[in-house]
Amino acid sequence: MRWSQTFIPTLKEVPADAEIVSHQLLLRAGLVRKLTGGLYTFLPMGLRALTKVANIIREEMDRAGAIEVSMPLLQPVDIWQASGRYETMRDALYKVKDRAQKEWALCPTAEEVITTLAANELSSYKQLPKNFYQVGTKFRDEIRPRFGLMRAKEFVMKDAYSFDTTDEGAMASYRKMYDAYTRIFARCGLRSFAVEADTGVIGGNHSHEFMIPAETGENDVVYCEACNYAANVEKATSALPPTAARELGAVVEKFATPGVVTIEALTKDPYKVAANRQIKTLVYIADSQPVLVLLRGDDQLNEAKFMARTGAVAARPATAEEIVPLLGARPGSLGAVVNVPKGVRVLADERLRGANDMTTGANEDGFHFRNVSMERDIQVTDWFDLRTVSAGEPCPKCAKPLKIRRAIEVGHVFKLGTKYSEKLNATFLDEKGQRAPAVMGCYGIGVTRTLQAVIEQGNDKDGILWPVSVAPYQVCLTPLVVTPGSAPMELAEKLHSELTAAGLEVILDDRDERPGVKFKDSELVGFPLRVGIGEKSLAKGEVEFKPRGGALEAVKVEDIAPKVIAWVRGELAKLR
RNA sequence: CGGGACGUGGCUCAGCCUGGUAGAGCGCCUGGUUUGGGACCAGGAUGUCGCAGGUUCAAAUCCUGUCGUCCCGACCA
Repeated sequence: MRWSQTFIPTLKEVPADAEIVSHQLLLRAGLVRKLTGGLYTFLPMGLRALTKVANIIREEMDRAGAIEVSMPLLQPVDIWQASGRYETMRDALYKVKDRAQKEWALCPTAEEVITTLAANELSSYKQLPKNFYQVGTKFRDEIRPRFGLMRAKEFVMKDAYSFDTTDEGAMASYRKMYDAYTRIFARCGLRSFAVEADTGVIGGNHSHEFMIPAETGENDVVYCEACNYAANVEKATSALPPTAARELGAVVEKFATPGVVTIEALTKDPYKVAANRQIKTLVYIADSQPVLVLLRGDDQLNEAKFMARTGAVAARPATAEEIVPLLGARPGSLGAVVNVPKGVRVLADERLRGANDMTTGANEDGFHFRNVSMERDIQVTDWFDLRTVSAGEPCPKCAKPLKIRRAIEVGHVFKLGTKYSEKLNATFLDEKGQRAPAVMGCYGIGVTRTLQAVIEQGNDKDGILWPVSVAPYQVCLTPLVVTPGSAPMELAEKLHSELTAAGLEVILDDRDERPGVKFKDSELVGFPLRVGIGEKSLAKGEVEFKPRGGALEAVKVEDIAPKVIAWVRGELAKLR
């Protein structure tokens, strides 16, 4: 390919819209252009890199025994109603109406479609297991599109769905995908790691997310360097002991705390109640029902855990206007000792189990209770792990201190069980002629997000540092004189056909630009290898061999082609 | 949706506070000089200052509304 023939609109300045490096480079290197928030046009270089990622995924999915299909992007809403996700996906689901005012959904993911297919086509254990995958556009009505391709309204996803006859079979399918994912990200040149994850609205009971460590990531990951425990904060636990029991005061005692509405204020004079001796009482509205949540004063509620434990579809903190008629006091004086209306669930965090000598709100503005015992004085409906883990707490597996870091989620594997197969009738007949729902798994990779993660992880002050496996072109030939018939141009053209014939992907910068411009552009776009051909070095029978991010090397003209070929193949081999 | 910031040529921004009818750099076009790290000189094109109201003799500038973008939070590949 000739540079002048393709389209690589590079930008010298950082676009005002882009905050994080990968987003800036996506724009500056001419890989994509924004149509509007969350919607991007892929330009030739971006498309090539994206296709490379997609093809690596295809190869590994195929290797793992999955089979590629392509499902409709426009889906009937009735299957969404049948699965129950028409409700749970809610606003994230794009809906469109046709001329008859009938409603359709734009595919955000395809469990419903594939399960419908399975229901119709997979009827015998002899046909299982099967794992279907596709690579294609997905739509989500994101509340806030962000960071370029990282969180877009429309994005490319690889989604796969496995159907097994047994739970063990499903676990094996899961494991295969887990291993395939590990290979996929390694081949994309990414340092990735898997973490235990919350399953969210997709459902299921076993799940890992694949993470790329990056400060700009949207996830907090808790991990242990000693034993490899790693989990999304939404899921992470720690081995902190429950609150120590103390000698219990005689009875619950009410005391005045005028103006005290925070845990912090109660720790100060004249009260001096340590935060870890307070019970924090939160009121949430979960699926329209008020729920009290009790945590230790120094703990934070983990909303993901709250959602998971309660099975709520939607939850939010209650407003003061909702709380006052419910408990008789304003936030800051709430508690669960008295005045808890019948039927209102009281959820307590495990860390409060057995706690006594605690202080909590009296459900009366300006008053608190002391000498409170969880067991004796509070009617707890359910005990759950609801707190958010912080760095330094003991690892749940080996008790060494946990760490927390930010990361980008690029893939997610779920064991779904029979949630969808039951609702959408994806059953099969087993060896004994018994009908049973298929045991499913689903597996996603954000292809566009992975592409951006590659850039986020591989860049320097000059531009992108592509791994050869993902680079839009592997080699950039840079003749410094482009006059037809000139020695540099002739050699560049000869090398172009020679390298291309050897299966390499080569771009020839035939633009009549000054050397500085061509060098800067090739580094910005990030081609892994540049071969510089100038008249001076050519006079000595040499050309320049310059790996991106590496040192420049003078190479004899007759040696350059084999050297380039060997280099590219060598780099590629490292990523297998 | 809540909180914050910002909308001025293709891009990055100044001008706004203190109203007087729009500027710079980059990019683009023409000619010339250059030619190993984002060249130089000369000339040129490109703006209903996001949009709609209002105040005023006069609005990019002040006021109101609205739309859009970006950042923080809820959502997720």
